[in-house]
Amino acid sequence: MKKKITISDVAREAGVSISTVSNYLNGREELLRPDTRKRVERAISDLEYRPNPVARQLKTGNSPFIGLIVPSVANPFYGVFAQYVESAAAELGYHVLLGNCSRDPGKEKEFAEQLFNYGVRGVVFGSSLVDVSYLSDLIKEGLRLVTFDRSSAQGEKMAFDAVGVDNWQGMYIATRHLLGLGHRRIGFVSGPIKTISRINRLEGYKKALIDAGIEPDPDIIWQMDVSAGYGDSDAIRIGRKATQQLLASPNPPTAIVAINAMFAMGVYSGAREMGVSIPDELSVVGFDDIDLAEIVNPPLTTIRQPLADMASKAVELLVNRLDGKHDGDGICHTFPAELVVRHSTDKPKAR
Amino acid sequence: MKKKITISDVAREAGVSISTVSNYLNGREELLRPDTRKRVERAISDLEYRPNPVARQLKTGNSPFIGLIVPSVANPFYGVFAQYVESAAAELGYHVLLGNCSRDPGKEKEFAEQLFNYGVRGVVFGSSLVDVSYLSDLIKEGLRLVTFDRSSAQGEKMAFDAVGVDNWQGMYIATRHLLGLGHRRIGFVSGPIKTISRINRLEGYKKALIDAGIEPDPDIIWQMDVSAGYGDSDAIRIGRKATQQLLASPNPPTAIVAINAMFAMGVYSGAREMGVSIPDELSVVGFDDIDLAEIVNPPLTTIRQPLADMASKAVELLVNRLDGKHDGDGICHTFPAELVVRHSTDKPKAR
DNA sequence: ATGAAAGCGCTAACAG
DNA sequence: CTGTTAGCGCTTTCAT
Repeated sequence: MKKKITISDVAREAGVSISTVSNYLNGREELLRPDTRKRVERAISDLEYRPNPVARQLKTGNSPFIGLIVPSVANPFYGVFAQYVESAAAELGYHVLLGNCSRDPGKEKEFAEQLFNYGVRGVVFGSSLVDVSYLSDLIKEGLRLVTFDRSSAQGEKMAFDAVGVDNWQGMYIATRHLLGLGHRRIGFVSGPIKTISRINRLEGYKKALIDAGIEPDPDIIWQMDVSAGYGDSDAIRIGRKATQQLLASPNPPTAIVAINAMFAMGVYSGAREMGVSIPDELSVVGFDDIDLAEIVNPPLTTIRQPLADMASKAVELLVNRLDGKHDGDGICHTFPAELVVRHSTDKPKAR
Repeated sequence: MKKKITISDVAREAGVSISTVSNYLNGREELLRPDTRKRVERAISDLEYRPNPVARQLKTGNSPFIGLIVPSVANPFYGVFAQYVESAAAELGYHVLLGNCSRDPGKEKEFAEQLFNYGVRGVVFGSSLVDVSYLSDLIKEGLRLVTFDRSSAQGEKMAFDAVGVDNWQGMYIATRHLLGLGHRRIGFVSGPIKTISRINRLEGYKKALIDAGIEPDPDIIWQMDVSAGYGDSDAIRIGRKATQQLLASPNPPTAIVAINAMFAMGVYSGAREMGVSIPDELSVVGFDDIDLAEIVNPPLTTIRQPLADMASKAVELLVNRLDGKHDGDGICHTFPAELVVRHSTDKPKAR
């Protein structure tokens, strides 16, 4: 276990002073005479010197890390997102510190605090509760953040940037797709609608219905009652139950739009147990085009978000803030959603 | 943006010296007279003081982080694993730094180096290439590591611990299950068999066959040729292609065991395209009981690994090393695999 | 029981 | 161009 070598070892080896080495290290190479530089370079590589980032951070206050808060990487949607964020950050010289916070504001705050404490100045906030005011203290102290999948609320004055897909439009075209196929009775299946993105999705669905002259029927808009918790692992179970109830009702829907792909899987499961076949007897469309959507039987018609682009934009906005390149009001980037038609949707069967 | 408050602010506020506060902070409270302690406590909470972990680390060399290297959290298997590691680590007071390294030794080494550089002394190695010698330099310098899903190779002397499931036994019972159902011609579908875990799985499969008096037939042991790359995202595609070829062969298998759940999904997909139904015309069993296995149609019969237990054991072993509680040869913990029978396996259809 | 002082490894004025 | 120096915030002997 060889001793850690430091900047002064390098200086000694190269026969220069510490600050000369430091200058070299910090891109002020022009300051060095060519031969001095050569010597420094040789010393560094001979000694296999690696600057200690901890010492550097203590001195400068700059951290090479940004934080990323997601509900759970066990959910592949966020796993994929995390990966995109990671590579976007890497390109800009940052590492990402990942925190799974289960959409729990307490955990999120605690994690953000720890990060801040550790010198991290920026975090990508991949959850989407309506209210992020519980973070305002940290923002005041200098934490920069950008939210993902949380478009701004009405007239809200934001001190942070946001990226997101156009949830409203996504659900609108999803519903229109079903309408276009001839469906008139279209159910909606969701967990608790507590996030702005979900609110917008519901609105898009309703508007499409209304535009088609159909009055949204609360009886077939199924949203889990709040008490049941937030877990994504529950999504399938809830979706299944919702579907069974919907299908067993007096006037069942011929199609269902699900708040996301996991719920869509729940719908599949519920339909299967009720013996109704997709898409012959029930059409379903999901949201979030995760790999799973393509694999299942039948492959799921769904709304796709340009995740990779969204991730790089999020990181870009954040880093701009960190670099002081942008300091004004929050800017909000909305990406278009896209309908991917596969085999879970078809014309309603004549009865 | 209020100024960061430091230990000396607290000392001043409490009217004591810096070292007294430090003593308090580091659990040497017995050294403080009760009233002094009270004053320090008050000062800390009044000022909302939080020690700066960077400074602390610079001084002590101890990092509150451990690393976790996985192929990709976009793969839900590793996403779930990462989550378990995270909570196990949290319980022991560590945070985890996650790196997606795509099973690329170069990336893995680079990431490990960066971590080490940053003062991280331990990493959980959730990939499983046969050869980890490219990390031996770091180990020599003091990096501790524990591997996941990489049982030791023959007689290998390890300087690190390992946890893993009994891959051999898992595939053995999976194959026996099929055999017990009456299958005699059982195919094997896998990507490149470059990892110890995969080698063991293949061996378990072969042994079960041999024990049943069947000679393994290379014609139906399908493993992707090496040149095609490592991506997990390719698993489905490869599995699909393999299945199509297998099914189109002169003497097709009546059952397939897949190297993991993703490949099993590929098998599903291939079978569907060939119009052969599961389990009526083809039985399939997978490995890794990810959520997906339960969702798909039909639900997948598969081998389950006790992931949560494995994750905590991995962290425990690592932390013991870090704390110097264990310093001998590598110890290798193998967990039993369990067969979960669902609906993708059935008796072979009489022809 | 408490305090003074010496760094951990590095950066950034400032002087020369 | 290069070197001296004063910290960043904290821990840890070593005195007192």
